[in-house]
Amino acid sequence: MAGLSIGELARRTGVHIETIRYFEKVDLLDVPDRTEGGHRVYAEKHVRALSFIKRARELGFTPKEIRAILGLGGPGKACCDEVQEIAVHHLEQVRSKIADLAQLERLLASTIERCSGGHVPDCPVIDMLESTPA
Amino acid sequence: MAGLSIGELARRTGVHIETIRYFEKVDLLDVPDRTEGGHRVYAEKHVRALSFIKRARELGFTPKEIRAILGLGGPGKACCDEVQEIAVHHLEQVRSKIADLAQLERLLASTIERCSGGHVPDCPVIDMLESTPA
DNA sequence: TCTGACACCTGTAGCAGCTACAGGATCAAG
DNA sequence: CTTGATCCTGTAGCTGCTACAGGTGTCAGA
Repeated sequence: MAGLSIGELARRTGVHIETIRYFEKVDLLDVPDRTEGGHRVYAEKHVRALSFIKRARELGFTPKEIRAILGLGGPGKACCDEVQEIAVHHLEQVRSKIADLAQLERLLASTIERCSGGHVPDCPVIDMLESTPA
Repeated sequence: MAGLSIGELARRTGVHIETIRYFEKVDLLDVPDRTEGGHRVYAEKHVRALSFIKRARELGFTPKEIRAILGLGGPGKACCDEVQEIAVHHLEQVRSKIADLAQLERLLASTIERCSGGHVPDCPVIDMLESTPA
């Protein structure tokens, strides 16, 4: 129980080996110990950190945001105003994206509805694409 | 009125010069005529096509989808079942993305709400990030 | 102890979809 | 004819990985 190889870490967390090495390179993941031969040896904290990173990525946090959160003490340490701030900012972006997509959804749906679907020279979809944005 | 330079086309459409050349390279935009010295000379059809491409990109159509639509005759030609099909497929993707984001929005919002905001060791945001996904 | 299979190492190149140079040629106005 | 803006090609950069190539390390069985 002296530590995990990169392959075991990958299997445990579901993160590709190359991606783990990439995270290390871009300073998202702490550098692990090495064997005499140079193989990486990971501890439990790496499993936690990597799971944290993975989860945050799934939730759409950018690497920059993740680094910011990790830099504030990382998982399991302390909650600060800054963590909340990042999350709030992220939430705002999510909401704005939802609004954009909802508008697009309405435009697309109403356009398609008007579509006859045959081989006619008048196409609402094409019209929509040719018209200038609102 | 013999044609536009790439710079004029860029100004008219609001698309960067480099991006115009890039669109040409990846076969989104027809190759234009050239002057004797090798400068590109664009016609009105390029203005229409480029505006079309720009608009479609703004609406979130992928280059692949745009190519597919343009390949079907392009703007101002004919509407086909295929155009509708592409639009419907795109709409489905938009809706699925909205659903994903809405779920994330709820999770983020409810998490942040529980946040005290102080320097306390218990942080709902961190907890959320550490917990395994649903 | 040796061997073979596997895991691991570094480094580099690729993907999309642009953007941004460098270094040189061309164009249009004065 | 000169000047300065514009244009040309080609290459490298960006993000967030992914996928090699070609070379070691590790470890179990014989």
